[in-house]
Amino acid sequence: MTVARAGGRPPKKEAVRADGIDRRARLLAVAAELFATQGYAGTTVRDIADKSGILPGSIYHHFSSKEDMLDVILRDFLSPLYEGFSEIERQGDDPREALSKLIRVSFAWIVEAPHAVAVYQSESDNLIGQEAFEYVADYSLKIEQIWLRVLTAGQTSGVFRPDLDIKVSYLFIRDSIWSSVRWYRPGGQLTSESVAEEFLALAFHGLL
Amino acid sequence: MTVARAGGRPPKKEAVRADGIDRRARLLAVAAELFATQGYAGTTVRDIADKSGILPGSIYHHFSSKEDMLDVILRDFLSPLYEGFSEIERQGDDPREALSKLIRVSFAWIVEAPHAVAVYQSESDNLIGQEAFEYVADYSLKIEQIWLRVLTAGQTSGVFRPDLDIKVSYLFIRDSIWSSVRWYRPGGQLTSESVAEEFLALAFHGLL
Amino acid sequence: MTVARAGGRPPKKEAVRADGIDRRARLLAVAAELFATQGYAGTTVRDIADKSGILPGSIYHHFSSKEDMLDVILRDFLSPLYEGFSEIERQGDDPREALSKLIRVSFAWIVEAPHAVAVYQSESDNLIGQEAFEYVADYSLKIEQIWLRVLTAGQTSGVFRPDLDIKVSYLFIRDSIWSSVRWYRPGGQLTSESVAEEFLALAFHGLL
Amino acid sequence: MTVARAGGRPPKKEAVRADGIDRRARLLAVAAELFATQGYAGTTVRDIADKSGILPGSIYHHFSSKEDMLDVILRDFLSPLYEGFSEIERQGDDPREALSKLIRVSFAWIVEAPHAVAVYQSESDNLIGQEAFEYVADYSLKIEQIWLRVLTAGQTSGVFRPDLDIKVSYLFIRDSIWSSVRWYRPGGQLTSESVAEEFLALAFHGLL
DNA sequence: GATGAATGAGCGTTCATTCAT
DNA sequence: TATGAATGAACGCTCATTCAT
Repeated sequence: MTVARAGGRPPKKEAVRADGIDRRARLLAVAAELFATQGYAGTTVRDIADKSGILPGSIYHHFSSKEDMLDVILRDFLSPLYEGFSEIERQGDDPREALSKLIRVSFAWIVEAPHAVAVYQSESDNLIGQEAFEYVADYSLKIEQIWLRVLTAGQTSGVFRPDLDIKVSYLFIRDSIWSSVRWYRPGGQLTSESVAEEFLALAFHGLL
Repeated sequence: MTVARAGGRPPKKEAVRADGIDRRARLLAVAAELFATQGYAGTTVRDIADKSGILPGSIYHHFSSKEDMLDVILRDFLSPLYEGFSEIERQGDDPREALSKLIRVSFAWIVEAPHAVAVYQSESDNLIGQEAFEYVADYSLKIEQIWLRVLTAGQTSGVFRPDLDIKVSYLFIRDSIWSSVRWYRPGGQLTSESVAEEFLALAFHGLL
Repeated sequence: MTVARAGGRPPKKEAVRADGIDRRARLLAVAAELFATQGYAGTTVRDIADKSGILPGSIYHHFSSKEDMLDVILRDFLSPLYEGFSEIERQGDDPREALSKLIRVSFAWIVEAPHAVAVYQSESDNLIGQEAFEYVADYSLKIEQIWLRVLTAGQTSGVFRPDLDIKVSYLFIRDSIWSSVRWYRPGGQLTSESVAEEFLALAFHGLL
Repeated sequence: MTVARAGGRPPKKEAVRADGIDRRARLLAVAAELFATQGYAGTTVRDIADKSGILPGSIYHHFSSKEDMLDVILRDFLSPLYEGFSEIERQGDDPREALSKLIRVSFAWIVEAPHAVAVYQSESDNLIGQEAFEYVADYSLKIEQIWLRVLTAGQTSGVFRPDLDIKVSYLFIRDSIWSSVRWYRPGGQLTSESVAEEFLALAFHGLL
């Protein structure tokens, strides 16, 4: 792309493919942003095409359907998210450190892929029961199991308070973190890290 | 309705009006449920009509538009919600007690009007910038100010930890609570009160 | 209506019928005005009801349909219009005088029943071919025949110019007159009579 | 269209664009005809689509709304109409000749674009007050001013009778001419020119 | 007579998607 | 790949009309 092509030769296959990948990635980014801000049902294929500078029909050269775009957005988010959480668990830190890592990684994702996070948070409920999106619930469950194992270990080892309902605590913590995608804006006074630390302080020690 | 009508006399105007109010209320309940579960954009007027056993056109005798239904649902929720929070603040309890009350009342609303809560949570972002729904942001702000005053008072009086960012803490707490509408099911093992107590324990004392 | 009714007795049948006739007449007047200004297709039964201070359903106690209202408006206009023209022809004036009378009566109708004139002018074309409105074309034809007889007699007797196409002249004159309902406003500087005289001057002597 | 394409080559972009323009033009022609015969309010988008052999939704690839079609029809008619009248005034003929030209051009338009004329005549009253159609009244006014200037000049120079009210005479003449679109059928015994001459004779010299 | 809720057909319009070019 | 025209289903909504009260 930055290398001059001499003699007006037609673009190489390499370049074409790069363009194609770019176009596809750009379409996904636009779709994710619109799905995140207007909702999936509230976003039209024309919206995506307009914002991408192409015509609606052209989108179907890259994706088989609007639903397909949602599918790719969710897979591209959930797969590395799960892998990241798995990797943390595999590292075998003590529960307090493991939980801190899970939380910090979550906040990192909110900065890294805010639109995907927002789409996941807003739409995953609506997708329950749709065969093509079963994997969303599967990932959610496997992620939940990782967190629950860490929390349980912490309670067993006595580092977390014994009187808390682990499952309920997890749900409160999970929603607290992911919901912050709706109000956290990078570039403001709060860095992603400081939000994570703020949350850790609150979650570990409470208000009192 | 519970009083027997002697002699088979036709229902009085009272009864007719009750029917009308009932129908309207039933339509609102159906709409709220569908908006909550499928999203506002994902719900069609036909969906509401079908589930209510009438024809789509008949809805327009009771509401001027689909948007009007959303409007009524949100107003009917936000107005008493705000009033309830205001009343708590007016009672002048110490900050810890006041916050406990705010939290317990919030969880009570989730049981009382889960669909309205879910609609408020899911749709209020999309409504920003729509003149007809400015009041939603207004109420949200006024509610936020009540919570922030209580939290600030608690920090000033030394009962809440001084190192927390009040605004950020509020946002975490708020989202934690309202998001539970997505997973809490009354009638299960957890009563509404026990969820509130669980949350209070977590929020006040933390995991450690 | 102005006579006090003693003892709270219910209104007599006479009064009731008068009310009924009034209501019907008022509905017709409102309908005619709306049909004239918005067109028949562009006027809703609700428009008529709103402007009459009743509910749409109540109109059907007085008229069997919206079309029925149009029917009554046109009949109430066309029948006396035709009778008036017939009477003029029957008077046996010389053609110039007869034509003057036809023209003056036409302008009188525009003041007397401007809405009916406008409805007749705007809608009669659309009604061609509708069995229920055949009488409109019938009246139009019979009226045309009266005018043509007068014009032909005038040409035969030498008072009207021999080189004019009688039929075409009639159509020009007819449309000129009836169209003035769209711009003539009684109460302004021009009286109905002066418009008629202006037209007579133009039609009889021309611009030159 | 008249040039043979050798070798069965597929149509070039030129042809595609021509198709597009054709389709749009054909839709406009159909819409104008239906608006003229059934009225704008009395014509459905489905009517236009049916008569054009396409589906209702396809119309929206060419026009943004039904109202847009009316807008294009009126603009495409009024703009050249006004330009034609302007050009006549610019030629600086004596008033009698100028008026003759205005009248002859008007009748030519009735043959050239009868549907647009009929739509203009029937609907322009209903459009008053609609911001998007202000230009219709603007054009009408500017056209009226041209005619009034010619008539006034004729009266000043003594060629037109001094006792006529110029404005009223204009309105009678205008409506006479445009209304003929409702009855004049080209291809019959009367040519467009002969109708114009008939009208000129009547308007200039009168019946007597 | 009037009401108000309901009907069922149809309105203008939008949508995701297809496909010849 | 991109285009632009088309599709067919569905959308939110309006309409004339009905009818029990």
